[in-house]
Amino acid sequence: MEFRELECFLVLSQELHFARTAERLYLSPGRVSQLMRSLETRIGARLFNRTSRRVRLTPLGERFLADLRPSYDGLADAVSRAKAAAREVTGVIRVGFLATPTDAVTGSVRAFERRYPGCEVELVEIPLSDPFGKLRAGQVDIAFTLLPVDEPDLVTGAALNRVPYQLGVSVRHPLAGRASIGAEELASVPLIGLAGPAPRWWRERLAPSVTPSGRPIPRAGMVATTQEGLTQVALNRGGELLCAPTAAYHRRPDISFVPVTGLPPSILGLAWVRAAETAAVRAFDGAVSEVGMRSL
Amino acid sequence: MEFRELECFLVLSQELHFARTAERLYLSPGRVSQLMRSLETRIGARLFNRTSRRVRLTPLGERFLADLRPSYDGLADAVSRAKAAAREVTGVIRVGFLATPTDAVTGSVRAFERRYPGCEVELVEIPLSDPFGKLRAGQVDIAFTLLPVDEPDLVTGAALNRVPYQLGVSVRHPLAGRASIGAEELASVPLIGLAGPAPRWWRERLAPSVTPSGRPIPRAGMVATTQEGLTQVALNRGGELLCAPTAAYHRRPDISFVPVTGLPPSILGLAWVRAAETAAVRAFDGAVSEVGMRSL
DNA sequence: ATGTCTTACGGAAGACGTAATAATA
DNA sequence: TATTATTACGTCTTCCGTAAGACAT
Repeated sequence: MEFRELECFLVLSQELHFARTAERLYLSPGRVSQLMRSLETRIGARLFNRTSRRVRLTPLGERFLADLRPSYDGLADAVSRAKAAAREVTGVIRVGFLATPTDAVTGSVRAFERRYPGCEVELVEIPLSDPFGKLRAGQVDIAFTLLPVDEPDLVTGAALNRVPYQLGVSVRHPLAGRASIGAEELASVPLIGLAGPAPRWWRERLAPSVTPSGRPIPRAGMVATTQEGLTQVALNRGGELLCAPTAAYHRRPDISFVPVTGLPPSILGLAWVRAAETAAVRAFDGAVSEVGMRSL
Repeated sequence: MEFRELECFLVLSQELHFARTAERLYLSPGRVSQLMRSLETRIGARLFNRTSRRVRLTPLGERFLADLRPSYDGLADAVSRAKAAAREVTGVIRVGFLATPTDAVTGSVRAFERRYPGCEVELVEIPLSDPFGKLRAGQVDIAFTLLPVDEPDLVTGAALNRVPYQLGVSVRHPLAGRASIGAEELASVPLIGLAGPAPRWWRERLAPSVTPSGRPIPRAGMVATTQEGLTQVALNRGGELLCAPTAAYHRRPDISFVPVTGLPPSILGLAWVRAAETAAVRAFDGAVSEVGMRSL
């Protein structure tokens, strides 16, 4: 059963003219002739009575046409419907957020839900220590993360904000009262390290081991989550770098957050697995992108 | 819409295993992977969630499958039905006979009708002067003729008999009383010629212009049909060669038929247009062939 | 470590166009 | 004679297998 032949048969049975059929199918008349010959051989009988002047369906051709047409249309429709469904944004989209549901996150989700009422958002927390695991495991469809991300199997999308870092320290720490500190001063504060399967560059970005100019920063233990880290901070075991909105979210009396100058800003954005990109993922990125445009 | 991809999708959605799918389709697993990737790109979304250990349909894949299956089966069935119909022997077959409906012809038709009661035979006379015109014009589906026939667009089938020629002459002709005559003696009898669109070799076979050894045979006028020829014979304008059964059929008091020795026998057989071969034509040839086998 | 899906690459089948040919009205 | 279907032949796409790679269990 050769599809091209069937397609050609259906067109020729409408046109009853090889040249016009060829035109409609973007073929040469000779090719149409070949295809019909081939189909007739396959079927085992003539489907058209043709001279160089007239083309007519044989009785068998008539029956075959009537038999074939509905199924052919059904097939084409099934493919069209699947394409449409693939473009459709419905069902549930599972969105990962990085440790802390800041306003940027909740605002993005609200914007998406307003724009696509047919699609429900399921928010899933992603630990700092493993920012891409749930993406790759298919447990979330798209995730908020810190840009840039350079993993070959991931794509990054909209960037939502560019915000400064703050250093969380115990209120009893000498820096607790400062209005701000420079990045180079981090060399004097042991930072809480990040454990887990996150790639090296990710761990280095959240808890750098050197200042921008290269001075080593001491390390104070390893934690897997923001809450664990803050607990260590409250116990005055070290400092922890958080972006400003996250710091604001976690404000508490026993911790003081001091703005840090001289560090590249923290960029919140979206990432997803390239091979698992769906219409909903594209739509979420698109909706978030629009919000980001306005807020930047 | 690529057919191979759809076919592969349907099999893979049953097997949920690339290697087994490849086996069923006589393909390599790699090719199956390519095809599915291509289909998913075409649709715009994943149809299977797969790792190297597990293959499962996505929700979209499930819907696509349910949507596609009936139309695909319908298509396959339509082709099957057409193939079956092409093999079927029903309706009307138009059979041409050459000038004279001898017993070989009527016997063949009866044999075919007995064997294929669903197919009606319509007998059409074909003039000696144009043995292939009605075949080529599509006015008959198959025709009795004299073998061998060497026309590029025609096929020959069963040979029914091999019979000697007889020379029809007026009862007043000197040869009228003879028990038989040799082929060389034709040089002394003007033969009635054959007019019309028949090829040269055909006219030469029915009214040769030379004896087997090469002696010229005089010509006595031109006619288009057997009856016209016999009229000329009765008027003693010349002789006419007929095969024995035809001579017997046309026995009349004013004409004497004298067996001719030394000529290759007349062979009655079937011919049809190669491009217009149908199941009925094949069946007719087959049925006649069986009769011929018994009678030879 | 093994079974399974995916990717890269090269060879071969066949899809297609061009142009000459045959046939009809 | 003009129009149209068919055939022959060369080119080029793409189909497909092989084999190596990546990944999950």
